[in-house]
Amino acid sequence: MEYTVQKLAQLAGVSSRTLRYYDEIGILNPARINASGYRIYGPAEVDRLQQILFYKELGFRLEQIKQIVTDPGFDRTRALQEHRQQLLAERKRLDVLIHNVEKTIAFMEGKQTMTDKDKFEGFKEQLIEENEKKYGEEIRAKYGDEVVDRSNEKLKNMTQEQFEKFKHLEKEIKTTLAKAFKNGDPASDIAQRAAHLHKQWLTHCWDNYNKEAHAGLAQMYVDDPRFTAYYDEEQPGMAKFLRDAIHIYTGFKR
Amino acid sequence: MEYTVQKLAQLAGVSSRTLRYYDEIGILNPARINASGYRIYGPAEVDRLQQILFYKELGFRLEQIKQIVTDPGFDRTRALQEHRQQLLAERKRLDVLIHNVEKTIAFMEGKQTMTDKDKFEGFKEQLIEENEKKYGEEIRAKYGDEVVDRSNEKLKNMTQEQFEKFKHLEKEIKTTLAKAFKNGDPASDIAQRAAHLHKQWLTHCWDNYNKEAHAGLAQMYVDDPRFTAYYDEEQPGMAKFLRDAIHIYTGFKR
DNA sequence: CGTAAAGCTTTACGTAACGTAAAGGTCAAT
DNA sequence: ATTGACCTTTACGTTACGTAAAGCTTTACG
Repeated sequence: MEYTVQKLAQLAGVSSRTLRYYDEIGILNPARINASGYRIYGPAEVDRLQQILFYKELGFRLEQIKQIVTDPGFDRTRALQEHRQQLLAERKRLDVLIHNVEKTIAFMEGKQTMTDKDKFEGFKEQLIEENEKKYGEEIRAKYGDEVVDRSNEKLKNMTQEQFEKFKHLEKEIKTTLAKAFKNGDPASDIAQRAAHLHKQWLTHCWDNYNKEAHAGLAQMYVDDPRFTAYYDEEQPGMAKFLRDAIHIYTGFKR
Repeated sequence: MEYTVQKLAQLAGVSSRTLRYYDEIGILNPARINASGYRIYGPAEVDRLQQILFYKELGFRLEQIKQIVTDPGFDRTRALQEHRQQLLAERKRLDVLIHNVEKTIAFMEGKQTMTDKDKFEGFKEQLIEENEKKYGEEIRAKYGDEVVDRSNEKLKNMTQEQFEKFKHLEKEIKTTLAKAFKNGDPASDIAQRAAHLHKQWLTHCWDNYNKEAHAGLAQMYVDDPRFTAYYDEEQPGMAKFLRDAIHIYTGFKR
């Protein structure tokens, strides 16, 4: 059986360019060249191509394969052993690369969480600063420096998780309060739940919670316009409503 | 601090060609070009080169590195992750290659031992054939077909190890016999040891050894010129000497 | 039988990241 | 002024083909 380039290429699953290249580098010459200059391959060439492709699949370079398939006295087993060593060395190199890449990734992620932490610390400090600016004077006058400093200290020592819960509580209080405000009853279940949430929120700031102080704080929300503004932001009257709810919740009235 | 190509190259441990190439592909352009057309690098370029080399050591291609170092908004962590995936894929490919190479080696070594086995079988058959040609007629006449066929059968069934021991014994008999022949006494210890070795050798051919047959065989070594030739090869008179030794060893005389 | 499509040829550029020349200008020192 | 070290640009070689161009041959079809 005889084949032209294309036929042999299809038979072996390679491109015709590949066969011409193999002819060029002398690893697989056609059996003969016909009158029109076409390359004609015979069964011996098919066999040799099979061998070439076999060694190529094992990752050999063509120059090596050339020696293997042209010199019948070539020590194939030794070539395979050496090739194996090369592959092992290459894999070792890859392992080192992978290890280093992973170390770098870990390092960068470390940096990332570090900056995240920094950001988080920044948030807390910013919050404290804002609080001081907005309510500091009034609050310090009312509760004394120690209480306020302790509260700020507690905030600073919060973990990210605690801090997030804290901020989440703030939101929950506002939404719950808004819902409760609609039916207008500070003694309703939902208003009382808002008061309860507010208590939980407070424990994030206060070392020791007591109902009296809670009720006092609620009163201040109404007395001090800055606090009133915070709760009345969405709906006017909310600060008063919260105070009433908390007074019912605590059983104290001042 | 400013550097020319060579200086920066030495500083960073790369070749000046590399720096020119990096300039060419736009990954690291010099800070300025002086009046003579020399590339002049500044500290910023040193930093960038460090970065380039860092990513190069992780196995990145220059095109990738170019993006990483030129675009400050580039997601390095993602690039590293993707790079890691590529490296892992490459290692997997290598693992397959290594596995296939090892399978091929095992297969070839299997073939090798197979051909070794074939060779070995060939040796045995050759030996039997030679024996038949040299001594067949005489022996079959004397001992009968059955005995000879059984002997050949026994030889064919030998393992390689047994066969090698068998051939080794042949040599040992000859050398021991040669030594014994020097002092000329077939009753001497060493001559008797030769006779004993000969008995062992015989048991490789005979199903059941007996002293009478052994003595008879010894006599034949002298009677038949072909056997005589084998033992007299080194020293004339050796066949007779062996016969005498065996006759003493067995206590039989025919 | 003419023509178009398919197949063949050679030549040659592109790939990745430089190494290695060659030919020629510049700088510092002798 | 010369020499040697250093600089420049240009360009080829490396691997195993892919891709394209320009041109010839074979095959198929109307």
